[in-house]
Amino acid sequence: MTDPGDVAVEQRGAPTLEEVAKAAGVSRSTVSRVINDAPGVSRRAREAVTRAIETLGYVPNEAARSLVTRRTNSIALVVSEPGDRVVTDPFFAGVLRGVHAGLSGSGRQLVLTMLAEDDDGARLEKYLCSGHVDGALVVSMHGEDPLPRRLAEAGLPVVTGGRPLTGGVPYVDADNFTGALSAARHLVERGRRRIGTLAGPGDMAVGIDRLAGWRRGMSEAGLATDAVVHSDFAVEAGAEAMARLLDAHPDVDAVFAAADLIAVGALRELAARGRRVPDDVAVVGFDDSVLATMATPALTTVRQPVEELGRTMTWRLLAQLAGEEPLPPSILLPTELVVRDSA
Amino acid sequence: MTDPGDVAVEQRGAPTLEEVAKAAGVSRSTVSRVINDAPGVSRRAREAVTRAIETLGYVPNEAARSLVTRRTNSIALVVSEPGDRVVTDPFFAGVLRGVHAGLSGSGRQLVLTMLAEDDDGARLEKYLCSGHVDGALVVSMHGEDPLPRRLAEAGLPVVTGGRPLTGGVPYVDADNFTGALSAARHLVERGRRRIGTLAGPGDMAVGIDRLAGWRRGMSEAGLATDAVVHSDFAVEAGAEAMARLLDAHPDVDAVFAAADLIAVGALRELAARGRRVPDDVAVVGFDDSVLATMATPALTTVRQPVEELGRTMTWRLLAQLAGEEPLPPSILLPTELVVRDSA
DNA sequence: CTGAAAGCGCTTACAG
DNA sequence: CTGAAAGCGCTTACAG
Repeated sequence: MTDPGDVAVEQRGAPTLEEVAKAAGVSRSTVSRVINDAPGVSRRAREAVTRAIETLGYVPNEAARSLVTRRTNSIALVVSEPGDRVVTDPFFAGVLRGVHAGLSGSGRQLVLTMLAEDDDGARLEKYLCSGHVDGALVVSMHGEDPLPRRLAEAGLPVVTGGRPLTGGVPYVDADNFTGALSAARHLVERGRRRIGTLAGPGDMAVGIDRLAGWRRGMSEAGLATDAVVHSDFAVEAGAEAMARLLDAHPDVDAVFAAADLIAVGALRELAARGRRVPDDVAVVGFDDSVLATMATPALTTVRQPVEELGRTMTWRLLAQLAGEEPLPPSILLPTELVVRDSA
Repeated sequence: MTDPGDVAVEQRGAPTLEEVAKAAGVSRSTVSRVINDAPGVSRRAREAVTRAIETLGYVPNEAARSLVTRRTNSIALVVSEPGDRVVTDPFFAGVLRGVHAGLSGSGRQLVLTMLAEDDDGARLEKYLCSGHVDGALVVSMHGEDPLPRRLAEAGLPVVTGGRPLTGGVPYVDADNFTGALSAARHLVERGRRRIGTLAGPGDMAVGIDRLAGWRRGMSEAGLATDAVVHSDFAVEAGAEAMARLLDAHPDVDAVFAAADLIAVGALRELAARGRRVPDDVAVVGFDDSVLATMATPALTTVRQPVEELGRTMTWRLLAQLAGEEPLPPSILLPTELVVRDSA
């Protein structure tokens, strides 16, 4: 019969360093040195310890080790968003792939933490600050998330995926400004003169930066920047935004959407109104998600290197943990225009 | 200038329980009792401690706590497969959602561990056995993975997602046998008499169980069980397997594929050969993945409750950690036939 | 090259 | 209700 509440079965009788020392006929210090590959151990002693470890099946207790070394050899990937919504997001999947790739070979483990539905982030913050991890990678989808900054202020090394609106934290982001600019320029080059944009939410860095890039593209071509409608990152929202844009500016001959999801919604609305794409209205999206190729017509869009984002975030954090310097406070990853049929 | 190699910035000067005790004018024992909601603390003392904790911004050091309590309040989700391949797998995404949901409110954190490409599992095993986690959920995609059993033998509470071929470990699985049986019966009811199967790999439990279910369906209807071809879980492999099946048994009027991926490949091969689906050959898949609705014709398939799988695994593990009993060694989740156009 | 000793920050009987 | 003391399993100066 199991002792209720006993969660420590695996430790019951697990050999300690002390027992290894006894079995090998040496001191704890020597065993510790062998385990940590420290210099200054005779071959004879090293072999005896190795044999004892083998025989006893000894595995060092990480809690004890961590208590004195102050390091855990794990880092957190923090998804500052209720987890159930995020997991199926291809953006998140790409970042996770990149983080995993970036971590492999570093000897560090990944702790994935997501907000629970009932959590305001306090529990998460406490967990992260209580010494469970050596550093945190924060991917936060929404606006002014206080978490990254609070973690950083608590002294935890943090790197954010995407520019944090609050600032004060090193981040890695896709070059949304330049990406949007290249989309705008592409439309201009194709001879479009009345170009609108379905911008993302105004309280998100991606929304702000992509809008700024579009605006810049318009000004440098001497075009108007008044045809702006904001939209959430969703197909339905994109369709509605497109409707509003057309109502306000019936003469638009091109649209830059701040996300493929929005662009797909726009395509739907344009089709519903009998506007041909790209003949009547050219459409450019952003992300180069799977949606882009599945859309009809196939979407011209700006590719952002999602996996590379995860990989670079990880590199940046590991470099910081290793004390490397100088280290760039922020890193922008290049985007790339992918021309298909819609523009 | 940062001290190279110093990864412990966050601990520098972090207040300890001792300092809280001093500030509150009580002993460490009392502070500990307050933190752990233990009974037997005067209101006066409790308030003083709470205030001190607030003022100092005290967060308990988990390593120290874990060292004495032998619990970490985190559990591992072990993907016993190189991580880069798995992350985008919708099966994995579903399980992760379920695990997250199952964990929420339990106060436990999730540690996601995946095999690195260069890893044979030894490092992973060591990590899991060194006291980083209280228990492990193992999702292993391939054949006779020794990991779950080894972890269990090392005393770590383990629950596997999918029946492990090696046995000896509690698991949660979809009822693949009954699911395949229902697919077979459906084909029989539709009047099919020459029914083949594109079975999964013979060294995977899902392959074995779904083949067994189909076989049972054939025998109870007095039909032949000779039209069997094995296939990997991939579209291309499914197409090839279908070709082999047709070459060997040109008279088949129905096929049960052990996965939607295989079924989609089969559809492609049937189309290439000019066989109409379902008129000439009916097709049933397994999984009810997004592919099923996207296929032409839409795939009749067996739905397995992926998210529920993750949720149930988590429940089973938490129950075990809590010492609840009796606990079923294994749990099968019901599957459901989803009838669409292909059969 | 090796070991005795102190200490990391907690929890937990135990005594009062 | 409260505190002094032991101890969890390691690492790390320090002395030899």
